[in-house]
Amino acid sequence: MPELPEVETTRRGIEPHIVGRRINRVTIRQPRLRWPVPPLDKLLAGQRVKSVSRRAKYILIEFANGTLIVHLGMSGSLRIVNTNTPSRPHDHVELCFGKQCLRLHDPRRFGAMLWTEGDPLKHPRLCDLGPEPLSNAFNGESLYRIAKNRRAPIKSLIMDGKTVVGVGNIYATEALFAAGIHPQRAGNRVSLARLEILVDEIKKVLDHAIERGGTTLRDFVNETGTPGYFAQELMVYGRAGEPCKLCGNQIKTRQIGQRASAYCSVCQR
DNA sequence: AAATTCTCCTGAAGGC
DNA sequence: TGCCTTCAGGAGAATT
Repeated sequence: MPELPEVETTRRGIEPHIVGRRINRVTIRQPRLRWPVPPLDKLLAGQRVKSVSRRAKYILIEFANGTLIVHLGMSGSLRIVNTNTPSRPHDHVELCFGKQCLRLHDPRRFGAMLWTEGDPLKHPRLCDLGPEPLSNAFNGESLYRIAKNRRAPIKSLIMDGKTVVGVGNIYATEALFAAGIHPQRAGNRVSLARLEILVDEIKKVLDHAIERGGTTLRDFVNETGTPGYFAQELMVYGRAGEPCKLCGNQIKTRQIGQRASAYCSVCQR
């Protein structure tokens, strides 16, 4: 599932192929995504892409008359393909620029395409989001200010977009392991010093995955793509029942906030 | 206000 | 081999 590193890698991958280019056709095969897809064929006719940016896991494609906001949900992907490439099932929307198209493929349709004519950062979906995880605005003290008054599990807090954006289940799980913090520990029972370590580990794991994405997802033209992380690098995520790579104890799993959460009860307290 | 539960959807995995 | 059931998962919405 696309987490922030995959979204950033996607943004970097498509940007050079579409910035400055003019749309000559839009095809909507399936308008029923998370929310109905707006009439992009009319909105984008003849429009030129001004920029491709990102906020949280949203990709923002800017035009002179507004901004297309794209979210990949958990099974979505954007690819640059030749116009004559046959569409596959679940290729829901495509923006064509002459001989090339930007295609949204999303089997589970948890993704979204939204349109706004104002400042995209003021859009209802974006205006209440917390800080970017890799920015200085997200630090030990900012996390402490939130966590110190909350009894919810620390894992739920760091996965809450109002605390910090872009930390999905995989990276939350891995960062908590790296920081030695039990995912279910109440927010108000984690010291500032430990939160500083946690923030550090979150940034590290995201940075590393973006770096990976840059090398493994380099080609966005006619490529299937690989995720920004590798199964053999995961310390705990998806390893329930297997031995901890640090202490050998069996990795456990439980539901925290409706999400599978793997952890080592020896290494994480 | 905070915490919890529900919801969308389909591919993959497990059971028999 | 194949059919049927179960379930994960991002994040907004609804509910407690």
